[in-house]
Amino acid sequence: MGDIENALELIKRGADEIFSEEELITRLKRGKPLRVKAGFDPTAPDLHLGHTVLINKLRHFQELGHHILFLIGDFTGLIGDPSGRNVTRKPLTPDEIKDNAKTYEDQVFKILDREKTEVCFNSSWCEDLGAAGMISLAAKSTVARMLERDDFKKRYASNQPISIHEFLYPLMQGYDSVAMEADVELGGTDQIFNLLMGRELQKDAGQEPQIVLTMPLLEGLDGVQKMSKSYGNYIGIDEPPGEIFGKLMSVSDDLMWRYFELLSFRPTNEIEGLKQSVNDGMNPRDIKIQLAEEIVARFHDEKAANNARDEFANRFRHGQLPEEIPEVSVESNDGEAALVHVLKQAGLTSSTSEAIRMIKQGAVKIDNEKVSDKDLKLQSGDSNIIQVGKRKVAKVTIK
RNA sequence: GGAGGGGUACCCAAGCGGCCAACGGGGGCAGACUGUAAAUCUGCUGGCUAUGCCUUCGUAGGUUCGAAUCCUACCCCCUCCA
Repeated sequence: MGDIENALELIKRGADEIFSEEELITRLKRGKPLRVKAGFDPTAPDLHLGHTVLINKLRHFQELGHHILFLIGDFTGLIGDPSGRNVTRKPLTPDEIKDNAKTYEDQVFKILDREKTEVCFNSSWCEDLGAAGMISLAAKSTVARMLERDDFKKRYASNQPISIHEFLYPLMQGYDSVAMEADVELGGTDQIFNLLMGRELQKDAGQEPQIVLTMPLLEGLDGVQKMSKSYGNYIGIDEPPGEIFGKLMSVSDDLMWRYFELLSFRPTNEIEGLKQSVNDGMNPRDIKIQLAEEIVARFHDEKAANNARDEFANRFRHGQLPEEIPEVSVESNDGEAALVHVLKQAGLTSSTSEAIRMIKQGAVKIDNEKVSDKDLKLQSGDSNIIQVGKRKVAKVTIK
């Protein structure tokens, strides 16, 4: 009995809702490992911290000895999940899906135990379904039901197009649960409709309906929209240590606590302790550093985390240059090269027009001296540290 | 199938013959302030061999000295009717 209480506490940590907790308890009591499903569409070639909220939860189940089914939606990726979208998703090409799926598989095992995880691809049963199967699946729901969904309702109300195939997505996701005989399915709060569809279809297929557990959506770096590749507000788990560290440090103090709640493996009471110390006057920055270290260490290692921390302090707190500065050489023209062209060729700006703008705005420094002359020429043989803004630096040699 | 409305830059959205590389907002970038915080303020936000030139307002043509703006055809979206 105590075991189940402990298990439940871990399962519920950070969770948004469970449909329903009673059913979950009943099933836990049977003592059989549960089949726990979470699906990911290979829409982006790499995972970001937002995805890991769900994967962390899978890990919890894994720690409790349950059977993890990591589903890669290579078939549903062809449809594109309409959840929370106000426009139709661009469908992926089969090649993109294949590439993305591969990277997913590699990255997810930074959190999950590879030995204890079953990776599934929904194309393996969806393709067998065929047109006839699709139609009978489509018959199991109604247009009115679909239009109850907030995202569809909004699009419909604001005269935005909704394609028929978008209606198929929740059905396919539900069908996955049937095919996989899932006991539990995890998803973001925006997935509720899709997740519940699984219950409907399982009941229809004579299975015991899955328990649905939703996790909150992690806000992205902007603190407003959910973390997503398409919004460009994400931290990829494959990014270099310095990037992950820096991005986490740029998060607002409020958002930091959200990240602690959903990303940290620290026990809840420890996090409460950190909050208390900020209330007692500790600089929130120093707490944020601890979070950044934990996350970097998870996806790289302890050493990388320490390096990232030191580098960060030197570079931004003490205004030093980064330890490793990329070296670039640029061809001169008759012994000289215009700075604006050098900036572009060195990749410090994306165009010469942008280079002119940056100089005008005082963002460009050569050997730590601000440049204000946009017509400045560099001489052949010059070798200088050139900075554009705070983040872009290169050692540029003029040939 | 019929009638009407609409497609403008990363997103939203003005413009409806020259003053339009295109108002405004969002986002992004840069500067100031800082903790690379956040918030705030300021500026910028098509490209180039650069005081000029080239490309861009769904697509392709046409009218005009001149078109995002007018005309024609086509493509796409929405609404109402069937």
